[in-house]
Amino acid sequence: MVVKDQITQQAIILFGEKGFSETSIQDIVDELGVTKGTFYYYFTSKKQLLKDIHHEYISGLLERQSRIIDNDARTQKEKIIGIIRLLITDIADKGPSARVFFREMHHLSDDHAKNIKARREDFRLNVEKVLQTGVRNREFRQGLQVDMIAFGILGVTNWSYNWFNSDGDVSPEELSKIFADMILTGIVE
Amino acid sequence: MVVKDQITQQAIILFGEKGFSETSIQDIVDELGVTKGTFYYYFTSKKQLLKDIHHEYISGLLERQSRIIDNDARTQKEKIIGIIRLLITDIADKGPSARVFFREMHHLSDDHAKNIKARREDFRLNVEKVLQTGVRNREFRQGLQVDMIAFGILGVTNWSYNWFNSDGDVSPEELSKIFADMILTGIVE
Amino acid sequence: MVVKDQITQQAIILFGEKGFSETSIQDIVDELGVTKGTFYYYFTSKKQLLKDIHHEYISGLLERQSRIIDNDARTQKEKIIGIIRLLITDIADKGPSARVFFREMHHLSDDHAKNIKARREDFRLNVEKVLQTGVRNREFRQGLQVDMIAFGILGVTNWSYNWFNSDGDVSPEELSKIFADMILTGIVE
Amino acid sequence: MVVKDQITQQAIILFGEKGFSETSIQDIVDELGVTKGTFYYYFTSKKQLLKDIHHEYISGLLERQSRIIDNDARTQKEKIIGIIRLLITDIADKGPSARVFFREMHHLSDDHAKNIKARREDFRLNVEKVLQTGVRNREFRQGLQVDMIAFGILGVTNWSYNWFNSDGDVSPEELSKIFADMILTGIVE
DNA sequence: TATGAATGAGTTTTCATTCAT
DNA sequence: CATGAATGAAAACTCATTCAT
Repeated sequence: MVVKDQITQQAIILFGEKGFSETSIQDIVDELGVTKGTFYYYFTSKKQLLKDIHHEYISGLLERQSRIIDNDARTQKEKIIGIIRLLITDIADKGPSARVFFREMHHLSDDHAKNIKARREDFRLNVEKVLQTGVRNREFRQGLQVDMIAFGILGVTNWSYNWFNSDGDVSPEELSKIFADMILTGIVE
Repeated sequence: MVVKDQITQQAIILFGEKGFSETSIQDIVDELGVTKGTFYYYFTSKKQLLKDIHHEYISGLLERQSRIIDNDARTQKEKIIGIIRLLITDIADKGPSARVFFREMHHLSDDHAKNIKARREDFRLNVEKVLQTGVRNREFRQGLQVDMIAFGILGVTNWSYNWFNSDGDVSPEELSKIFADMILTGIVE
Repeated sequence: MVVKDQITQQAIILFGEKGFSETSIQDIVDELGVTKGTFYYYFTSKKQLLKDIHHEYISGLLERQSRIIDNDARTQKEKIIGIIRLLITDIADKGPSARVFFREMHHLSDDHAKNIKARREDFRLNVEKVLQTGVRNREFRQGLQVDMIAFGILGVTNWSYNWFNSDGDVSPEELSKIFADMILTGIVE
Repeated sequence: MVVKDQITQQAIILFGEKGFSETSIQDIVDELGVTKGTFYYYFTSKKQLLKDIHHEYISGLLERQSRIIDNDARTQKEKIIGIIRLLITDIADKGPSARVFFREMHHLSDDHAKNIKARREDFRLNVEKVLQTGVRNREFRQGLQVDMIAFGILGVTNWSYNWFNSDGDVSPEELSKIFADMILTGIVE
């Protein structure tokens, strides 16, 4: 069963580097010194492997998101900060996984996509709910269009898979703080 | 010469719908009732077509960005608002082009990518400069990490290619305003 | 277009010799000195080629059958003799085609099979109608179960693809006569 | 040892339904809840399994044929009737086996085919001998070309694996009678 | 007896690209 | 300008078979 995991890990790396379509099964197994047959012993298709990767990723995110949200000791503001940090550190830690997750979604077959899409929406709707609660209890500005703001927040964080390099000048923690500040209090004096 | 444009337009639509790798030259020419030979009369390769599309798109953005930035009558705040509106309306108006531009960049060959990447960075650095100027003249908060904020702003706008549907409840103009408000003044009361 | 025909002819030979599943596209094109790409330029799939072969074969049979049946100068007995000769000579002349037609039918995809099956039934029902008419006008025995007899006659003829060798002692004409005699007048003294 | 039989039975069913090439070892063992390893414990190869099936089938036929033929109380006419009934009821009773036997013979490897073919010929030659004896003792028409007639009789019966459904209007017994009548006395008034 | 992991040789199919006309 | 024919390299996937345990 360890081989299956190795294949998955290698696939994540290669999908992240070259993209899903540009990575062949041969590329993946060559790196591990096994054969294509072995791949198909563990996976029914290349798309199924992609689904597995997405599934794994979104599951992890949802679980950690719920740990943040379900903590009643936190204000809604703190929850938003937590979610921003969750996404940024995830992208920093598991760069390739994140790249696959955010960029290669459209290669999922319709069948597989349904489930994954639904859970990605869950994640977003959870953000929306936190915002909604925050508006109600006057943590956030009245009249906030929470659905669009949720998209905006996720844009800030998710986009970073495109460029963020955790070995650079700015640490994930610092970036999370910068983004949280921007979102919460804006940039004007 | 009109045929070349038709091919480009059709390619944008199909690349946008199905992705670059999933779209074959055959798919493109079938839709136009011409043959693959015709494609290769006008383009040297599939990748070159992609480059052309990217080139066209980023050129348009850069040109319009410079019209916003070079207008000395505007404050830096107004320039940021203008750039946000520029990106959002572009994504709304030319959905497929935008999808290709933001999603299929990594299919550019190294050679082609260099030029496009440089100009994408130019776009970002221009945003950074506006922010920098705004910090200096006290429109924006002191100590703002302008490079990261530029990435953040572009995240908010660019991510919308993933989800924004201009036929929905929110118009591009409204969305631009919502995002500009969030970025400039935040969401807390 | 000549190449397409060559491919079809070669396929018939090889399907006849080795069977459909045992014959690879590679086998077919190797024999002709072209490449697999060429095959897929002319055919959309291996199954489609099989369908084409079946289509061609049954069309030829049906056409010649109708020429026999529509000739009002003939008695029903003569028509039955004609159909027997039609099948036997066909199997003798186009051995491999016949083998493919009679043996490899179950490899047709459901979609393709429908049409072919319907036309094979047409052929059989035409035999049935001749028998029916012959019973009515007292050429054939009263009370004959014409549907079963039609199956019986076709069994006699079709089965010969399994063993008949037109280079042997018995010519197709002779065999047709032997079988017609057996079917029409039996074997008892 | 029961497992080996289960595998054989399941294989017959699947070979009958989908054909030999289209049925994988995996298909067979999946249905029984065992693994491919188990298959190779009992059989040395897929082809050997096919040979076993053919062997079993032809052995049964030959044995029952000899019981019919060796019974000196019967006329040759009665023997022919008996052989027709033998084949038809066999096809009716063991549909899938019969389908495999009559349709998938050409998948036997040369080595295996020799033995099976020889015994199939024995069956046919036995029919020929009955006919020959019948001609000699004037049960059958003088000058009958017994080799061809034997092929014809077997065509009538064997072909029925293609279409005969024992759940239909006509019972195996009835069909046997219809075919025997046709062969013995023909169809003309 | 039976399994589970792995293989390797093969299969069908796709498709960007070339080029003579 | 445009086509139709052909290619070749690579892709995903299949599956009978082996073998250590």
